[in-house]
Amino acid sequence: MLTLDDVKDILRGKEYKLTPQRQIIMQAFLEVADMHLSAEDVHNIVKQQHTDIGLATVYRTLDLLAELEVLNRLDFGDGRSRYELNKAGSHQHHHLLCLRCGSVIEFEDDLLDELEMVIAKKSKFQIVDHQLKFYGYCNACQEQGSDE
Amino acid sequence: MLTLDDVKDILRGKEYKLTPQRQIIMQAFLEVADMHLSAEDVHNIVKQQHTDIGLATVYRTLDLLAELEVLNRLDFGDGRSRYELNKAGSHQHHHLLCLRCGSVIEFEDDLLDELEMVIAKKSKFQIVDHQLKFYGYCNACQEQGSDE
DNA sequence: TTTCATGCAAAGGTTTTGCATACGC
DNA sequence: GCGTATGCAAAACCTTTGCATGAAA
Repeated sequence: MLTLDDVKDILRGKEYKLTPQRQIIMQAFLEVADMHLSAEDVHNIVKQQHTDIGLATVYRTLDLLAELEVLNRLDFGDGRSRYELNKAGSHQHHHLLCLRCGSVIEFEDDLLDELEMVIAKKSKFQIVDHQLKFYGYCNACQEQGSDE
Repeated sequence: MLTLDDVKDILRGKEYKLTPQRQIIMQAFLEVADMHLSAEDVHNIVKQQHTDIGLATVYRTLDLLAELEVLNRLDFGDGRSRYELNKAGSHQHHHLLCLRCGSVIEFEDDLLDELEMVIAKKSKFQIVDHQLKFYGYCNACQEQGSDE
């Protein structure tokens, strides 16, 4: 599991400066590990500790951390980027998006490895990453019926 | 394969009007069937036949045609929506996005059906759609080596 | 003639950028 | 002290919306 010290080492190793803003932003992700935070979400969280942090700094930091593969950039199709911790060593996971309540459920899975190999062979495409989203109805929303 | 007449019937059947703008936009997709067009792409194409067509009309028509499932709305992560013909009856396909040259390759596949069933069973999520993108390097870019 | 669609321009929302200042190293 | 990072505001970008006009049915 990734710690704040790991991130500090990563930043130092690449000659990036370890600013309080970067630390606080990183902490936000470590404390709400399972969330999918937008830039605005992050800004709202970190403003509590560092009142005058700029939204632009949040955007720049999220870009940087995604570049360093500390965070994953996600796109749930709601017009803004979202970010999650890139838990090194964990299994790959996909996202189930409920079309009714908007909840996002994570689903652990390795079955895509097989599909990647099939594609690589058939299409000669060298795959380095993928993103898979399922749209449907979560358990709770199915039970509520289709009205309302 | 979908024709312009099919689309006309679909529009009439739902009490939508068959305007020249809607026809011309639809024609653009029928003539460049394998492309993934953004709203601006479509606007540039249709302006040639109908010089004063507004960009807002293009957006509204693309929304409508996606709603009617005549088009699929795609998101390649480049900050704009893209659209393709929804070829009824064809196999589902996914997109391979080259990280170097930006080309988009389509890949036909049924293997995801199995994965959907596994997920439905494990998570009790009722899946109605999915989107799968692979990022990597296309054959041509692999051959060019990793420099430049 | 009634209703819906269009074009234009303005507004909306997210993200990026320019620049002077501040700060990590 | 040097060079990068920050905050602020403005700009950029895609998309949506309001409204008067125009056209389909």
